Amino acid sequence: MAAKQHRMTRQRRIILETVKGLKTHPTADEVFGLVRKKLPRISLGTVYRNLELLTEQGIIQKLDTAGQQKRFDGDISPHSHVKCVKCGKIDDLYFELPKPSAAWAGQTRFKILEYKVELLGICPDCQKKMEQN
Amino acid sequence: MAAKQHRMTRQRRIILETVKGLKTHPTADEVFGLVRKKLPRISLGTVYRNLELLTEQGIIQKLDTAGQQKRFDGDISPHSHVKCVKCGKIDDLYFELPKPSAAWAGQTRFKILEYKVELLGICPDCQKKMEQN
DNA sequence: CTATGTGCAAACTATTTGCCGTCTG
DNA sequence: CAGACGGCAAATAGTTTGCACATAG
Repeated sequence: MAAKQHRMTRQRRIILETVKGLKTHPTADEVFGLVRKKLPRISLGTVYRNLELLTEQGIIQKLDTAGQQKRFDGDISPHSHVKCVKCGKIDDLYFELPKPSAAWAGQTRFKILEYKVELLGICPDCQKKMEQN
Repeated sequence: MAAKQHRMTRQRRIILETVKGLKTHPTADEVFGLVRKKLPRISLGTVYRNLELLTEQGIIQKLDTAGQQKRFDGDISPHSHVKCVKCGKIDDLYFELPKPSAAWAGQTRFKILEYKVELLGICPDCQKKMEQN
């Protein structure tokens, strides 16, 4: 039952600093690209392993907003996200969540753990692209 | 600009009937398995192509609730979903969405198209499995 | 010291696509 | 009978993993 001992390796520290230092919501590949500037020999596998580990530890979060690539967020304070339906980019929204209603839970035999508001939209860049047509 | 002409092939019809006939939210692979009972020679590629096409036409919907496999839903009436965090299974919830607040949109330059409530939970089967430990 | 972590490459999973023969409208 | 479609297999994209060596504590 003893929690596994984790070491703060150079790779792990830099991955963490990188994700925490971003205002964006990078994919594993984007993190890889940035971290490689400081550690040219790091491997993509290491990035994946560490993003996963840091997520398990609750130090960063993995966004569950589908798409083909997963995105990560260094900001673990409670907030919601809007996702661009065109390019998948994500923006933050901070607001009080509407109260969950007991009526919701009554409809399902699932045990509800948490809920959040998911928004879909179009980011400024993609809006521009659309106007140009 | 002319919309492409789509044909109702046997494959497309059976895929559609299958998805519409289910109360579940099948993955492409599950649809493939079911359809193959009626059309043993159908290919997985065809299933993917048709699920995509039917989704574009708005006849079925593709669920955006992350995970590794995408799920489809023959029910296109407005409703929300709970996803099991253990096995990815999905259940339906029908309720009035809380009104979007103007304050939300003011925080982002994204143009908001739609929003929905996403719930996470544990399905009855997984609850059982957990009790057995 | 020693178990955890890394780099590398291969494996895997889900999905997409090119090609060419088939079939719908 | 033309163009949309399907079967097949190969290609792709994203992520995971086995292994042997490196290194944090």
